[in-house]
Amino acid sequence: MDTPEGPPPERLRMLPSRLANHAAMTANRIVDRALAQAGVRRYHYALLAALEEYGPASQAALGRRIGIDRSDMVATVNELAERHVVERAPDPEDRRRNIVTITAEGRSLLTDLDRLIAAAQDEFLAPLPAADRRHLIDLLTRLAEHRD
Amino acid sequence: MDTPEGPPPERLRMLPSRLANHAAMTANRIVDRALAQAGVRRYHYALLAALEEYGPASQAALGRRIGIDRSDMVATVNELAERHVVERAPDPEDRRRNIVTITAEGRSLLTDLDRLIAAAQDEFLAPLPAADRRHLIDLLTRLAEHRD
DNA sequence: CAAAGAACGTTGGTATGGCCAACGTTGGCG
DNA sequence: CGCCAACGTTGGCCATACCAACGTTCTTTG
Repeated sequence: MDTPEGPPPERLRMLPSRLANHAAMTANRIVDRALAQAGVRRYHYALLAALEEYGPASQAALGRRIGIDRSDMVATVNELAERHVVERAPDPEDRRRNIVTITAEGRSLLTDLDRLIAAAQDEFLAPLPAADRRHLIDLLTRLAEHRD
Repeated sequence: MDTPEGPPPERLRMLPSRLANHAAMTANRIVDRALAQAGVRRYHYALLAALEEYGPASQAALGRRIGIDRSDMVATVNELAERHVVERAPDPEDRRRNIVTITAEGRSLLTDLDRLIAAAQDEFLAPLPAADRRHLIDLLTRLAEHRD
């Protein structure tokens, strides 16, 4: 994109929806760059985190848990399996399912990713002092919860 | 996407970057639905708002102003010109440029869009009491400003 | 003043993310 | 048994965001 030429219109600048988008885009840029240091994308982190927290599960169950489509889950598991951070095995009790399991190597990777993610969050919130960071998180959390 | 099956992993749920994304996605859904009532998308609103605020300008200048690529601007102006809410005319003083001007009909549409957008913002922030809305806007604004 | 470079609008293409449809396989249930 | 649902997989679609190239027109500079 070209370099900006003056500020965006006043009408747009102050819109809460625009502010939320700006924050999200900033956060995504920072988080994606952090995860890229470990060669993964957001889907990979989400999948590893879900496996660590809830244990082995089928692809479909994992997808519902973290909001990934079944079709996209195939590629995500493929990529993680190639790196030997997860294992995909048919479920003997239900041969429709693949049980996905995190490996020791996967847990090690997840530890690294946790650190990268934490640093990214700090970078994202860096412009705000600690008290305001907490307040922002609280407000966004309430916004999210009162929606569902 | 399938219906969720339990909450997302704890690691993810509380991440500021995730909260910002959730807020932005909610806001986009609400705003897009509101604008769709008038048959426009966000690009159209941004372009009309820029024209109203800064007056006629070339496509490239408008694009730099609101962050739209030159190539995407072509389609955006096409669509608005078909609805007769903007006019595209060659610049007599620089025949490389097209000068885009908002029409009376365009100003009328923009007034409607302003109302729709305002209602969408209210809906977006509805879960929060007024004081918290102001606080959230303030925090997000500071986050955006201290970045640039 | 001529030549080189930059800006413009336009076309066409690429990459990405999210989503949907269809299929064969397998399991649940009447 | 017969039907329907869930699963994994493939393949595709659509929207957004970019980028590259081109011919035209202006600007700069040698």
